[in-house]
Amino acid sequence: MLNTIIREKAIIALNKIYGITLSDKDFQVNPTKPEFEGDYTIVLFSLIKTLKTNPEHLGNVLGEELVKEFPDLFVSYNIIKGFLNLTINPAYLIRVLNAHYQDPCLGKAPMNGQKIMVEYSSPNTNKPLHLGHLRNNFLGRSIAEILKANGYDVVKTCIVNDRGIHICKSMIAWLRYANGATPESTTMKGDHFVGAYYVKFNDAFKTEVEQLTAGGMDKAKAEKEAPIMLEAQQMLLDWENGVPEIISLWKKMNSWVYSGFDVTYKRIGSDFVKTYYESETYLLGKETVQLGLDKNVFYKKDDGSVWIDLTPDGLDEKLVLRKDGTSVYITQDIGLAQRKYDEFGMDQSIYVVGDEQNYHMKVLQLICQKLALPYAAGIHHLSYGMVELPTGKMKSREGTVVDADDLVDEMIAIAKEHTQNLGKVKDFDETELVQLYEMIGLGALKYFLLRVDPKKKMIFNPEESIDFHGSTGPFIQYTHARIKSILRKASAGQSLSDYGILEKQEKDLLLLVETYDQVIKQAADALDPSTLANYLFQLAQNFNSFYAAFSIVNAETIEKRELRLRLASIVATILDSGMKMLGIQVPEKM
RNA sequence: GGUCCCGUAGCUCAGCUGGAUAGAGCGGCAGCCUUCUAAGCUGUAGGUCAUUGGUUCGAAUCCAAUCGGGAUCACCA
Repeated sequence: MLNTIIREKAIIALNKIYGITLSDKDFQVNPTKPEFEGDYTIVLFSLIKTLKTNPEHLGNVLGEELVKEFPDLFVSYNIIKGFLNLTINPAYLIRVLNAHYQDPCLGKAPMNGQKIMVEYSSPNTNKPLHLGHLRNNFLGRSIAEILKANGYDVVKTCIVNDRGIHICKSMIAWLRYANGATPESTTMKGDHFVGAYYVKFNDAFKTEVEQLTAGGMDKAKAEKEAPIMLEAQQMLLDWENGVPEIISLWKKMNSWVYSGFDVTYKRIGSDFVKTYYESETYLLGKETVQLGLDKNVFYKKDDGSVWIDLTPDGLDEKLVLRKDGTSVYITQDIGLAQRKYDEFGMDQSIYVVGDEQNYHMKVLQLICQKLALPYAAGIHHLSYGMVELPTGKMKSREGTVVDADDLVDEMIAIAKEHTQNLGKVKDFDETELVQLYEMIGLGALKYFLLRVDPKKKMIFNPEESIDFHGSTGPFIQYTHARIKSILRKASAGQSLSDYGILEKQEKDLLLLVETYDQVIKQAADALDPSTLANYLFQLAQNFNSFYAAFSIVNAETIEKRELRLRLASIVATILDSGMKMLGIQVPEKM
């Protein structure tokens, strides 16, 4: 916010001095480097050409004017080379502190009347969730919360891939090998149960292919003609034709998976306003295809298939309807986009989808644009990179997939062990302890996955696991608990008239606190929770340095004590609200 | 082959809408608990920002080429 204010004031000052109206793009305002005196720096180089002067002179004139005209903002300035360093008036920072130290809505923008949909998670019903899904879920949930804080009316949705050959594979394997076993009879979580049969299918398939190739068939042919694969393909046809036994088996196995997902979702904190199922949407989109033909955006080939030519946009020709009139992936997505718009009428729509689908998402956006659909411009792809293991990619066939439930369990177990070793929670009862372990374990996991720029692929090392020190969720949680501990002993609320001279650590903290709303806005604009995650770490780190350097409760004077209590209070508020936007709870004690 | 993304300390990552001597965390080394929670703090070592060229007052940041890694270009989803 100060950054914006400084730009505004500089524009006013320059207009007054030179009679030229500049925009905030004509010059830069940055935080001053620590080795120089000052808090914010105006970079003068870009201005000297238009203003026909030299940096030294410009700096003096501008600095003089700013300090003279806005004494409540600036107390002094200095010029080093082409940099005008401004020192912010502590009174300004104190005013911000006083206005917000008890403000639970700090940093949040008022409702802006815009509705925005965030679609994320998109699980398949043939296997349990894994580490990659966790990144997706945490990103989706977090960006939804960040958008809420920016004043959007957010609708969280999920599209479940509940049909297709992969589900049939689990079904075939269950029919062949289960002897009527169920999740109940085996006391397995439903999604894991079904996932186990998916694995069984692949094992059986592999064996059959080996037998066929041993008999002299070439591999490609064997993979097509393996009996179990033929069965699965037949089952998909039966499913599409609505054969009652198949539909009923499909419903039964999916219900097992959903009850498993429910447990996981509840644990990691997912709440969708609306869940779409592909079995209900896979036939959609044909009307839109007709619209595309009418508008000559699409064209029909002799065999009856429908295409769009995206070569002018640097892409390829893309099929949108098969020659037999059935939908493909993109057709469904076009149809689903229309349905979502019909149902919710949102202004924007964010798809949290892995970067392996960048091309697909680009095609979807282009098609919607060319059809001039009203929601076309509002489609955004929050693209994220894969989570890889030090050994490379996760592969279900090689058993190197990190299971979501296992990982969460493990994180909580580590949190428990760690907490018990520290022995600080003797006054907690059993329920509180369980809550605390979950909070810390999940906090570590969520923070770990959210602190990295979404678009980059990231490496997860299960051996070294996730640390509880340094740039981690527990570090921030701990800082919060520390502050709360102080505030239980002494709370802010006395009068604060003369705060004395601000110590460096105090001022640095205030300057950082002051940028919170800007951070939230940036995170939303860039669809990037990592911006917020890194800010919260920096804030916690700064607070800890301040905490180590000064006493709060036993401050030198009553005024200092009050100031520091308010400072601690506002930092706690930000840590709490910021972490919540990352989907992470923050404890009162730990 | 076309398109897109990535390459910064031993490891994991910030910084990238161009600004001053490139920052954190982990790990290493050396310190700090009779005072508000040591899941913390302080100090220290560690870099040819993949390479080369260009743009300019100034490049980790922008442009081009090259080298490395990845994704994608299905009448699969």
